[in-house]
This record gives sequence, C-alpha cells and structure tokens, in this order.
Amino acid sequence: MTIKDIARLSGVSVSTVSRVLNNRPDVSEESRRRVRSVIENESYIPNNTARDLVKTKSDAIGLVVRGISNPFYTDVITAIEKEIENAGYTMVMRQIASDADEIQCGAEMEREKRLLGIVFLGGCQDYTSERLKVLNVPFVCCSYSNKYGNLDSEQYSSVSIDDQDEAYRAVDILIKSGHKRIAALVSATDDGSISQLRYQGYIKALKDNGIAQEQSLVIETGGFSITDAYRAMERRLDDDNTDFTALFTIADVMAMGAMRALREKGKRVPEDCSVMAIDGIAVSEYIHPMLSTLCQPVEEMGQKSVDILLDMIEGRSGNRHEVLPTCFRKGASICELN
Amino acid sequence: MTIKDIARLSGVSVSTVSRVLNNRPDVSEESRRRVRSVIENESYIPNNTARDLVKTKSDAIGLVVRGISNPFYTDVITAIEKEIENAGYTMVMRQIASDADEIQCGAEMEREKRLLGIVFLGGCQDYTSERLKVLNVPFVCCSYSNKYGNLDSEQYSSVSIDDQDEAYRAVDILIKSGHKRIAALVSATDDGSISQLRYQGYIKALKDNGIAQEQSLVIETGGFSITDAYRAMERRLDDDNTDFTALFTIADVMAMGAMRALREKGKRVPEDCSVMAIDGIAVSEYIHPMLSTLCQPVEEMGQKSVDILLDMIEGRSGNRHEVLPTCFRKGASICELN
DNA sequence: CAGACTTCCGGAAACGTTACCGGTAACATT
DNA sequence: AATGTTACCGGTAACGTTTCCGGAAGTCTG
Repeated sequence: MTIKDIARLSGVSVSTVSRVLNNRPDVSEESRRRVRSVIENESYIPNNTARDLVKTKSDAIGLVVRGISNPFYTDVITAIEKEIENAGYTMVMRQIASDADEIQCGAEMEREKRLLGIVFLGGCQDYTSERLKVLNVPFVCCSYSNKYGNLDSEQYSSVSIDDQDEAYRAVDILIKSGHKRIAALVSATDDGSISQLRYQGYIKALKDNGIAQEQSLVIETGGFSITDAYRAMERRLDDDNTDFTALFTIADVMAMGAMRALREKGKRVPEDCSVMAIDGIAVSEYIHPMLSTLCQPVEEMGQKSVDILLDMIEGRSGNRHEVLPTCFRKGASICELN
Repeated sequence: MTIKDIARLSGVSVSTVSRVLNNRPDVSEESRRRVRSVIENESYIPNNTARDLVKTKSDAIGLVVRGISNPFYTDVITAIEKEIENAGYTMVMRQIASDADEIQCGAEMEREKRLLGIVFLGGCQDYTSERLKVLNVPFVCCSYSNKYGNLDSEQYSSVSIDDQDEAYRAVDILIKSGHKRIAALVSATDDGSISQLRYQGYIKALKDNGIAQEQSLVIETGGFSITDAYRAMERRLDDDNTDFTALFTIADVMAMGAMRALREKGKRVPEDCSVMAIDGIAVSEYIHPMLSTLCQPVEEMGQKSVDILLDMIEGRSGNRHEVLPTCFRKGASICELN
C-alpha cells in the first residue's frame, strides 16, 4: 500500500495525496475528504524511509548515554523519549561504556542515520573545540555543563544543574548541621567529569567555612556505580578508622553503596556518620535511613534538552545553556551535631 | 558524498562500489582495493535511508517497553541494546504507559519505520490471536511467557523465567523457614500480567504445603512501582494489624516500598515480618536488611530475546520459547521461625 | 578452435516519497 | 474582451542506494 495506491483509489494524483498527507493548504476540501477517507479505509501509513530519503534527512534524534544503569538516568531518558515522541520525531538510543568516546559514537550515528541532532546524556569528559569538528549537527549535553571545561560555550547547548554550586550547597547543609570532618566520596577529582565539578564545590564549601581540607578525607571510587562506591568505602574503612562525622557523595547510588559499607563496619547512619548526596532517585527515598539529597529536576531536564535541541534543529534559535535548580529532600541520614 | 562520488573518484561504476560495500565476491581484488581506499580517504558512510528504501525494509528493531523506570528493566534494555548493536542493527525504543496498548504501538511503529521485528519488554496483558493479526513482523516477548494466556504458543516467541514456578519457589523458601501466615503483595491477581502468574505460584505453594489461603493476606497495589507498593502496604497496615509473619512480593522494588511501610509502622524486617521477592536488582542488595530474592538472569534474557528475534528475522528458525532459571540470593530479610 | 563457462563490470530500473514546475479553470479586474 | 489572479492539481525529477540483466573478456573443455 503506497501513496500511488491511495492516489488511484481516490482518483487523484500522488501529488495531491502527498499534499493531503502533509496538511498543505492548496487542495480542495472535496479532494482532501476523499483522500482522507481512502487513507482511513486502507489504514495507510506513509513510508518514513522514502520520506527521509527525499528530504535528505531522517526524523531521528540520537541519544548517546553513558551508564544507563544508574537509575538517575532512566528517569531522564524517559522524559527525553516522551518529548521526542511528542514532537513527532524518533529516538535512537545508543549506550556506551564508561571509557568509550562519545563524540566518536555520536559522529558515526549521525552519518549513518542522518540524525537531526544528538543528546548526550551523562559524562562528557573530553570535549574540546577541535574534536567537535566531526559533529555537524546540533547537540545538547544533558546533565553536564562543562562549566570548567575547555570548550567554548558557543559551540554547544546544555541543560544541567550547577554542579559546583549544588555540591557546595549539599556540603553546606552538613556544615550547618555542625559537621567539620566531612569526607567526600567521588568518582575522581580531576577527570573533567561531573565528579570533578562536584568535588570542587565540596572544596569551596569547606574553604568558605574555614575548614581545612584534608586529602585523606577524599575517597575516590574510580566509577559511578553502587558497587564501585561500596568497594571503595569498604577499603577506606578497613585501612583507617572513621575519622569523619559526615560523608558527602556525588550521587545517590554512591551513597547507597557507601551506607552498606558503613553498616557492615558497624557504623550507624546518621549517628556515627551523616550522609548527604545529590540526585534524588526514587529508591533512595525508600531506604533506611531515608537519604538526604538534592533532587535534580529530571523530567524538566529531559524535556528542556529536547526543546532546546529542536529549537536548534528547526532553526528557531541558536545554542543556549540552561541551569536548573535542585530541591532539597530532607531525609533522615543527617545528624545534627551540637 | 554519495556512492556516485565514490564511483567517480575510483573510476568504477556505482554497481561496483555497491558490491564492495556489501562484500560481494564478484569484484576483482584490484577494484576492491581501489574503492576501499577512496572510501577510507573520504571517510564515506553509506546512506542507510536509501539502502532501507530499496530493500523495502529498515535495519531497525523496535523495543516496546512498559515501565522503563523499574531498574529491573534497565538492565535488560542494556543487554538488548548491546546485542542489537552487535548484530549490526538499530534499536528504536518506545515506552508506553502502563495502561497503553502495546500491540497497537508495535503495529504503528512497524509500519512507519518498516521494522524488522519487535521486542516487547514487560507486561503484555492482552495478547489474543485475533489482535496479533495487525503485527506482520516477528516478535518476541521478553520477561513474559503468556504461559497461561489465551495465545497460541506457535504465534510468538518468548524469553522469561517460569513465573509461576519461581514464585512457588520463593514462597516455598518462606514456608521452609517455618512461615505459615504469608501475605502476598501483588499488582493484581487477574489482569493476565506477570503479577497474576506469580500470584498463582503463591497460591499453589500454599496449597501444596497444606496452608489455607486467606484472601485477606493478598494485597493488591494496582501498579508495579515502588510508590504503589508503599501506599498499598501503608493502607493495609493501617486497616489491620500485621497478622502475617512473612511477605512475598512479586518484584524487588515492590518489596522496597513495602519495607518502608513496615518500618514506618514499627514492624521490623525480618524479626516481625520476613520479606522475599523476585527480580534481583542491584540496589536491593544494598538496602538493610539485604533483600532475599530470586535473581533473574537479566543479561541472558536480553541477549536471548534478540538472538531468537534475529533467527526469526533472518529465517534461520521459527518461533521458540526459552525459559531461564533464576538464582537465589540469600539476603537478610528472612527470619527462621522455629 | 568452437563452444561453454567464469569472472568482472556497467547500465538502468526500481524503492516510495516530496518538491518543483507548469497548466487549467474559475473568477475578478481593468 | 482581454488580462491578471487565485485555487487547485498532475507530471516528473530528484533523493542514494541495491538488484537485475546483459555484455565483454578471459579461461577451460573436448
């Protein structure tokens, strides 16, 4: 069943059918009605492939995501997919390993599938102006601002929270609760990732509050997973006594990993160690004690990312950077120290 | 940069370039080498759209998923995506609301995008032979067997655990630990979903062990989310005293929701109420007490689903049904009653 | 050496759309 | 009455591949 059949059946030319299909004005009501009814009758659906070919582009938007297994991302993905779908486009997702090259992946996808644009979700370690040359479609980085990276902000769009500020805020909450010896559980401190940004917020909060920063309180996991966090924390507690009263983690899942390690080493949360995180995934609201965290507006993040990308694709506007606020969820993982 | 340019640049016809591109034998080594080098030089990538058009099908496999937010699914999705990618195809994912019609969604996608096949992930409530008529590509149901549905097993493929048996096994573990008053937290008992199957396993286990089944011990949440479970459990505990010593839940996330409700009502797990679930998601290993559950082989499930689908698509074999075993993870949420 | 069979290759017709161009008819304007 | 304008419509060339068909040259067979 092609456009030709519809044309034949409704006694008009393919051009007219095409016009009806694309809601163009220059077709009589009579014809429009007839064509519509035939389409309805035959339950005809236009072939997207042919459409894409003649338009020399597809209707697909790529989503490159690093580390889908983090529940935080799945909510964002959900929102992104919904928004793309609503706008009448198609989402093609590809996930990459934590050490893979997302620019490369995006470039390949873009050329193979004639993508309209790309959403990068998750870490984007190595954006440099030079490397971006391979990408010739608009793209937006979701949940990563590259604020302190070496990339010209004119070259891309982004939607994220202010990672440094929010980390600052999180640590500040611990400090305001009376904590001075605050450990930080990070993925890495200098990998250009989100972890680095949040780590910097931690450092700044300590400094602004006149607390000396000790390198021994920085625990690097080398990864973002719950297991990475658990293992790193376990090692740290084996090596050393708990000489901190609070722990700041850069992600909810990492907090969950750490809390298990603390528990298994006989440390109570929050009595022996308070925990504060950033992300606000659903499950962390259900654990005991309920995790205190700064919730990211995941839905809005996904939505905004797609909106911006579509604006760029459809030429409505250029690139822009959106910074969204978080919302403090007061759990029970922080102990007031007085 | 099209195939024509490559042809011109390497001094052969488009046909020959096409042959090289598709690794066909009937082209001389000399030509092949020359064409390859031009392709390399120009870093040319064939236009998939044109390719799909002439082949009258795409390279895309659809993934229709109900409820992506359940962490259990994300792992399966990861595996599915990886496998599709490896086989050189493209995954197009679409998520649907819990009350949406997945057959309809699959059919639309299939016709729009000329899909090669479809993977349905998650519940598949209303498969009937009649309704399947709209689908004219092979498909496989992942994580749902329709074992007790009204569908002819010749009409589709599936990969799943034996939901009834595994639920039986889970409940049996509770019984063997000395529990007799075992509540069941299910989404629904008669919706034809996975919930119903697992509920039937619960019933059977009780019966085989000579335990009278009480309707008051069946708690229906109406949904699969952690919040649904929490709310339902909360209501149940408000209405009534805990007159059960153990709880079987049909999913890990539901167990987590229930455990919070129990905790908030002053019931200790496992001392006052043991909990046993099915799924085996990562986070449930990190909560306190660690959840006892039957772990589904998520990776294998995703992999197998795609393998079967590709076998059908590429005509290597017909439909088949794969039943995978689970693996018991002994947590700390079950109390021996003696 | 004739015929048959390979091996390699190019031309051209598809695939199902959209976009452009031009044409007709009806109506309004001078 | 001639011309311009508008509303509608059809023909056809693209879009970038693959596939089919046939041809040329070389090699083998008897």
